[in-house]
Amino acid sequence: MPNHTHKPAQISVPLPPSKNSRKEPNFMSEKYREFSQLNLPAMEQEILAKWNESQAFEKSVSLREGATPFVFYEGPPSANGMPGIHHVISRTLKDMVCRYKTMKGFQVKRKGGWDTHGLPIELGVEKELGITKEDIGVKISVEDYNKKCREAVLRYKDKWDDITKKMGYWVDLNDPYITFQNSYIETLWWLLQQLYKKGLLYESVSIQPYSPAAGTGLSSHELNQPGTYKDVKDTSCVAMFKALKSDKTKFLFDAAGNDEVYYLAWTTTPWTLPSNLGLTVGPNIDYVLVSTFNPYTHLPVNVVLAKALVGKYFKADGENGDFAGYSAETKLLPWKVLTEFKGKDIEGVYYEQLLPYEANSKEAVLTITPDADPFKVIVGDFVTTEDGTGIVHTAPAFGADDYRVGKKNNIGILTMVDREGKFVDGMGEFSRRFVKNYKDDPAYVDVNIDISVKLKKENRAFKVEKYEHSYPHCWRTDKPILYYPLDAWFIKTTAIRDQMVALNKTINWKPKSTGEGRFGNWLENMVDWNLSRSRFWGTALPIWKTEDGEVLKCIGSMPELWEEMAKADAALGLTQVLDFTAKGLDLHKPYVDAIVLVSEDGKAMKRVPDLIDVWFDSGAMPYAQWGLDYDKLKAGDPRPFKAPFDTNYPADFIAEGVDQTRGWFYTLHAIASLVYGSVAYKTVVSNGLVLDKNGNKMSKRLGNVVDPFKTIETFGADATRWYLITNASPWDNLKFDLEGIKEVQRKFFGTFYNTYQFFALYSNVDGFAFKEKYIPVAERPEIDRWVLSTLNTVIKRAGEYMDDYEPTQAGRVIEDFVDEQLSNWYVRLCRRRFWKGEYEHDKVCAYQTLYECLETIARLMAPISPFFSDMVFRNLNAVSGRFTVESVHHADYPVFDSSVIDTDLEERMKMAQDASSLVLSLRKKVNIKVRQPLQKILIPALNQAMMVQFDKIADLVKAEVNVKEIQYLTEDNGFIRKKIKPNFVALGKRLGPKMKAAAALIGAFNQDDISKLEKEGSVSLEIDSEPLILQISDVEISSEDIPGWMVANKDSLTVALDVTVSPELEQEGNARELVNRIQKIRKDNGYELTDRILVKVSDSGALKESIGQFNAYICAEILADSLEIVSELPNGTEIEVNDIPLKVFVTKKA
RNA sequence: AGAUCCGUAGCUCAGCCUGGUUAGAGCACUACACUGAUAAUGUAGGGGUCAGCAGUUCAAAUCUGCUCGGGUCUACCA
Repeated sequence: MPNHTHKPAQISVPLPPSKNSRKEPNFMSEKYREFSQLNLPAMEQEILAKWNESQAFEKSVSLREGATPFVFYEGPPSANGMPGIHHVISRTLKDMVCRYKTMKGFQVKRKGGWDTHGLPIELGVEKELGITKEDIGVKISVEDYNKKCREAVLRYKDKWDDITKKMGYWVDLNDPYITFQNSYIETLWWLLQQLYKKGLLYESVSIQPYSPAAGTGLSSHELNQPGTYKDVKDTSCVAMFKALKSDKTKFLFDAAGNDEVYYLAWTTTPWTLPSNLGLTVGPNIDYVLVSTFNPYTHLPVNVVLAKALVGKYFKADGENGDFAGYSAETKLLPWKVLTEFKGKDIEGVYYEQLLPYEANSKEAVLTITPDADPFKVIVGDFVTTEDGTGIVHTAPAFGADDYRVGKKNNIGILTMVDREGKFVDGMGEFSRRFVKNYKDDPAYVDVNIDISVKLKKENRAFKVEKYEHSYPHCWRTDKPILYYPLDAWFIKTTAIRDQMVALNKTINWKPKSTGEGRFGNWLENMVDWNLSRSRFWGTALPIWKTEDGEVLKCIGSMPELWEEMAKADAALGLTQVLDFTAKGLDLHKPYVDAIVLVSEDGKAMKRVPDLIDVWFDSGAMPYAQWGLDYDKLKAGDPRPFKAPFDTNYPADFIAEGVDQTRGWFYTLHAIASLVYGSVAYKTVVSNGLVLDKNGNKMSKRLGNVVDPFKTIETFGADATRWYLITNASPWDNLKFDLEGIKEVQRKFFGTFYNTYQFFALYSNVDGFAFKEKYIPVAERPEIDRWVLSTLNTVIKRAGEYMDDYEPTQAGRVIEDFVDEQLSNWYVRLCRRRFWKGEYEHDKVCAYQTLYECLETIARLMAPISPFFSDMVFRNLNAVSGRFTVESVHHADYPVFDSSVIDTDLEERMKMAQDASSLVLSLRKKVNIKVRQPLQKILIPALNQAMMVQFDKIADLVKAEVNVKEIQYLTEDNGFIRKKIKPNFVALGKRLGPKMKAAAALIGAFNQDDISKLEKEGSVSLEIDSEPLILQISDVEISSEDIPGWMVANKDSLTVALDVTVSPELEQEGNARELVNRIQKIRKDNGYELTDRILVKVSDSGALKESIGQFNAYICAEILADSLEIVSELPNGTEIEVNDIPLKVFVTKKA
């Protein structure tokens, strides 16, 4: 966050330890709360109630009043559908970042919002009413229809509010922005007016997907409904366009011996051929003129096509074949290349129209586009040599590329097909025939075949075949769509493409590749934004036009509209309703359509009927969520939005799914760039999809959707959130598996819970409330210093990861600490410290250390799992009162203390862990249980430093693995045998190709060579008669196995274990075993931890000595006041100690 | 078709940026152990041609290219 070089508000530093004068907050309690079991969902309910009571969310914002804002924008969901699990992941991300930044001292306001316009809502209403688009305004009035839509948009708002609450998403839903509100729409109008004034809003014909069967244009959204693209077989045709001779084409005719020359062009839609007006070639593509025969008419022909595609039409064997002997029966077509040239060489040359009729004559073209210059060869960059012939048949009306290149080259436009999908009159035998079977006519004859046959007969087809490709179909009628020219309003985004690209480079994308790749490429290839939608429920385009289309007005606010209406009333003698809002009307259809304005010269103006793309709604939320400020507007403020806007723009952070890359991320970026030349957001996290556990997309159809309510009710929001965050990076697709949540619940929350329970249990016994002075870390035992060092390393790393928007890494660091370090090492090793001995220095150290770990972990994990962390924090703080704030979410994020981090200590503890694990594995191999003490282990000490390090943790290891002593093997005592291995990283860089020889040489070192190297620090060798000075750092030295010992090793650490059990050791083992049995009896009898007992044991020869010798030890362990051996014990419990049967009798001391 | 992400143990993922010689965790499975955190824990074991092919290199899970498979977005373009 380079932009935040400020001082965060410090409001929640721990209080100075114990002062009697301190006033205790009302949440204080005597004892740490203990639980009977871990029930996350129930616990969350409880915390939710607390949050609710104390307005915890509101407080988390108000407590940071005056701090630097961290600006977050909520992408508005549509409450028209049920929330799904994929919403939970992006909202977890959003919530986590906002909570984290709050804990970091920023003030993070989160205004919620609802997306309320658009096709999905309309389609839902249509379905509900059982009508289609055509019925609107006929069977139901537009007014009633829109009323229905308005009711439908917030249909599932309750469900959304519910999931928001239950998942712990803190967002302000009391005052959300709603896109259908007048003030919201008004702001959009103002923005559109800005664009209009800049000349960036224009009307034009565009080629759009159109469904003749349904008689309507289709939005890209509709085109992306599942199943719209189908593989179909269409008749494709390579047509022959006859070249006309001119100065520029003379070389072709010369090469062809003045015979006819044809340009070959391929199409999968022969019905577009009558609308052909040009042929597009690639300027730098190589073309050839080939002499051959027409395979249908067998007439000799000369054809032009891309050189790269010759092989597609001609067999290599036929090159320079037998022209003279060619007949209709000849299978192999002879051919030869006459000449070769570039596409640009024939730019602008004319050809003969392929299928001339009355309706598509040149005169007809000139009537539509008076100065058009059709039937010529033009160049275009989009031409490839992957399909077809490298020459593109260009019918501007039926393809977006065609339209663009056609317009640029002024070849006119012909639309020989009407909106029902049939040929217009004046098309000879094809007039009024449907270009595809739109009417389910069983007698339908494919007009594409007829056109192809006609071309074949006329020597104008070179190849006709079925071609399989995927083609879009209307999702409603299942009929193929066609691309058709329709009027539409556009935003000229292409005018500021460079700026948008440059601004994008300043945005921090997570992951980076989405910003550079998917989004970056999209910007590079951007086309103008088609705003028009011919629907009913949406933001109306605020443009009024005179009947003749000469004068236009773009309205930018409600006051402006009232003013213009008043003018019109005066000029035209109307009585329009001026104040909509007072009369309960709104800025939707049909009301806005009824408004008449007036031009300067007194002509009536009506609104153009278009609505705008809903994506404009959401992209404009940075401005429209606040609405227009009329005072600022009057004063001509370039940013006339209500107050919080100034400190809330642009956003520091937004997050949504990758599917929004070309959606919300784009429209936010486009509008900010267009209107203010600014970014709308500084950091954007695009999370991946949530798939089912098999990697399939979740869909209602497949029935594999995960119900977020059920998930949270069953496993808890925290476990779900933790799983979502730590399982995979947010931008990777997530294979959602409930088993994964269970694992998180057990492994992470279960472990943390156990650790807390352990702490609470003993603290409550000892009355630890952190009232003692904070013991300086340096004065605590090694293991305490170690766990605090590790904790601070974790704080450091977790914070860095969070700052870098890498929550997965942060979560894993925390998880690993809780499980591996805190629970399975610190607590395990320190258990005795909590229940043995008096309440003095060492015990207080242990309590303070464990307390600090728990409290810190709670704060570290709070952004990810807000409930459990708050529960732990509150329970700890209730007794200690270290924080004045009541919730973890009002506390500060932990800050690491580098003075506590001791890397040497962490390293040697790692060594202790490894050594213990090795010894335990050795014990396992020879089947000697840990309770049986063993005499010693041997550690080969490779050098003095290692010995010093190990010595400091020797006691820990001894206790952990139950051995009496550790002995080091050094060169001095002659036991150690070392082995040597080259350090490939260091040596490889220096030696390169000689590495292999060096490895062989080093491998051949004997003990003397190794000790010489160690003693002198380097030795000189010779490789390929070149000298090499081998440094000690160029090799890795470890110890070899020790003959006659049980040995295990890991990396450079080797451990040997003395497995002889002497009689003394065996007795001690027996004593320990007895302790274990009696402890079990204590527990079975249900004694309290602190109960004292009396023990009698039946006389057993085998154990007598052991009991005698270790009597004091045993009594201390089992809290017994006496341990007696008696000869008769009729009521005793029968037990076995290492296969020795005996009876014991345990009673509680009164 | 283009862009992009992904492919490592039965499953979920590290490691890849910055190449280095036994490829790691966790879950699951099996066996054993531990036992005043106990519906917890430890140890061990099996299980991998690191999707495939080719290249660069002394050395490739790691870098490059291609192929295959999966996801998403964009497009459907003759």
